[in-house]
Amino acid sequence: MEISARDISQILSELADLMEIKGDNQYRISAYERAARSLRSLEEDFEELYRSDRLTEISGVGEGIAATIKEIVEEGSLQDLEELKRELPDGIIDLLQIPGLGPKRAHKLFYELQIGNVRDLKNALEDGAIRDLSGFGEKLEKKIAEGLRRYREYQKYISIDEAEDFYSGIKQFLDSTSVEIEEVFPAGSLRRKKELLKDVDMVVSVDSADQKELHLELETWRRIDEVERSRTSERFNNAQILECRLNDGLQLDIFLVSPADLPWALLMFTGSDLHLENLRQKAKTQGFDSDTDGIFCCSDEIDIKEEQDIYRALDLPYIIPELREGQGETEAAVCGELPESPGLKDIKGDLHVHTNFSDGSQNLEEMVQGAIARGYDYLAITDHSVSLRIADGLTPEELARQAEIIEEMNEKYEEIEVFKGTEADILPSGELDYSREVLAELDLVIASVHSGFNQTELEMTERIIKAVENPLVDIIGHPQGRLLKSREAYSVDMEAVIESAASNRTCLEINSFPSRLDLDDNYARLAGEKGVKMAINTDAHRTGEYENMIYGINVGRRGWLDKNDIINTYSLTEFKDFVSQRRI
DNA sequence: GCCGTTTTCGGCCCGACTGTTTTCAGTCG
Repeated sequence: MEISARDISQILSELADLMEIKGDNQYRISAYERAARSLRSLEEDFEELYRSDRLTEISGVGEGIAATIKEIVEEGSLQDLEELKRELPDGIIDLLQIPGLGPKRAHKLFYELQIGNVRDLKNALEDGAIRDLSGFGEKLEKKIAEGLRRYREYQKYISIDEAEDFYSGIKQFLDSTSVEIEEVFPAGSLRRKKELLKDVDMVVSVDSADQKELHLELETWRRIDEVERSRTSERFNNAQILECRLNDGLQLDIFLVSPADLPWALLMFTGSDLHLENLRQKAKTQGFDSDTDGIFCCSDEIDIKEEQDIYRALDLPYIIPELREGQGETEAAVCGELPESPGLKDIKGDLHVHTNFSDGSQNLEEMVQGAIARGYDYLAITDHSVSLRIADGLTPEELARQAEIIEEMNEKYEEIEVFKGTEADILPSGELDYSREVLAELDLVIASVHSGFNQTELEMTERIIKAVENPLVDIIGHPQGRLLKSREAYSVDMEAVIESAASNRTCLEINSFPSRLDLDDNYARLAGEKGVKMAINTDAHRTGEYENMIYGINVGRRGWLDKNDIINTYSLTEFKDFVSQRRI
C-alpha cells in the first residue's frame, strides 16, 4: 500500500485544522483529531486492518471516518478537504503554529482582514491593523508579534529526528539507483547529532567515473527541487559537492568522493570547524605540513584507511563525532580524559513510561512486553498524577489499583522487574500533588512541571529546588520544560537547580522525546561535572516510542557524560541499591 | 463524528490563565 497510517493521520489533522478555522462543529472536529491521533500512534498493522475491513476497531474511528479513510486510500484525495482548500488559502494553517493564535483568531484574521498566511500577518502587524479588530488589543498584538518572530526563527531549523528520517529516505533512494555506490555516511551536524540542524550533509563514496551519473539520478528524486550548485574540491581530486534545495526548503549538501578519499572527506565534512582547527594545530606541533583545505599533509608512510587512522596519525584516540565541537575534546584526548560515552546497548531499563491509566495509548502489560522485547532488565511505570486533569492523572485509589497490576506483572514476567512509579506534578508552590504517604508507597518518583509556566525565574527556581530537596523525589523530569521549535524553556536558573541536585543527590532526567531533549547537552555536561546523576528516559506513551531512547543517548554523548553518570545503565541490583541509598 | 448507554440520543479531556472586556471568549497544556 502506497499510503501509511501516518499519512492518513496527517490528512485528517489538516482537515480538522481547516474545519476549525472555517468554524465547523467543535465536536465533529475533535472526532477527526482523535482519529488522527489514534492513527499516528497505531501499533497494529494498518494495511492488515484496512484489507480485513476492520478500520472501526481503531479507537475514535466509526463508520463515517472509516469511509473517509477508504476514500483517501482509493482516490488518493478527499473531497471535503479539497473543497476547504479551495475556500481557504494555502498558508492559513501555519497561523495556528504561532503562539497566541488559535482557530478562532485565525478565522477572524482571515474573514475580516484577509490574512491568509504568515507573510500577510507580518504586514498587518506592521500596519497596526490587528489591534483595532474587536477582541484584539495592544497586548495581544505584541504577543502575536513575538510569537511570529519565534515562529520564523524556528522555521530555520529541522530537528534531529526529522533529519534522520530524511537521511534514511535519501539513503534508500541512493540504494535503489543503478549507480554503483560504495558507502553512504551522514556528515556535518547530523553526524554530530545536534538537536536542531540548519541543513543536512552527507558523504557518498562512489567511483569518480560514476559521479556524473549519480548527479543526474539525484535530480530525479521527488524531494529534490533542484541541484542549485555543483562545485569541485581540489583537495579531493576534484570530487563533487552538490548543493541541493529540497521542495520543503531544506538545504542538502552531498559530497561525492572516491573511495580512497573517504576517511579524509568524512572527517572534513563532519567538522565542526572548531574541532578541525584544533586538529590542524595539533598536526602543526607534530611537524606535519599544514594544508589549507585539509588538516595536514600526510606522508605516504602513514596508511589512512579509515577515520580512526587519521586520529592515530595525530597520536590521538578516536574522538566520536558527538564530541567534535571544539569544546576541549582534543585536549582531553591528549590527556586520555575523554569520557566513556554511553551507547544504546548500555541502557538496562526505562524509568519514565506512561500507560492508558493516564494518557498513554497502550495498557500496562503491553508496555511491559515492549520493554522485555528491548531486552530491558527493569521498567518504571510513571503515569501522570492527580492534578493533571487533561492527561487523566491517577487518583491515589487508581494508583493503588495500578500497583496491584504491577505486582501481577512481576509474578508473570520473571525476565523484567517492574517498578511502581509516578510522574507527579510539581505544583506552583513546589509541593507535589500526592501526599507523603502515597509517594512513600512507590519505588520511584519523578517530579515534573506541567503547569504555571509563567512564573518568574526566581519563583520557578525555588519551586523546582523545593522538589529537588524533597527526599521522596528521585528524578526531576524534563527539567527545562522546553519544546523544541515550539516553546521556549521556562525561565529557571538551571545552574542553581544543578547545584541543589548535586547536594541533595537528586537525579535529573534527560528526556529522549525528540521534541524535548531536556536536559540539553550543555546542562547535561554541567550536571555531570557537578556529580549529578542522570536518567535517560523515553517518556514513552506507546511501545513504539521506546525507540526514542537513542535521541537521549545522543544528548548524553554530546554532553560528555560517562556511562556511570547515567543511572539506567546500572544493573538491576546496582540500580535498586542506588535508589534505596539515596533515599536514606 | 464517535460512543456508550439510563441503547438511537446527549455528551464529548477540563481547568487555569490571559486579555479584552465589563462578564467572558480564546488559548494552552
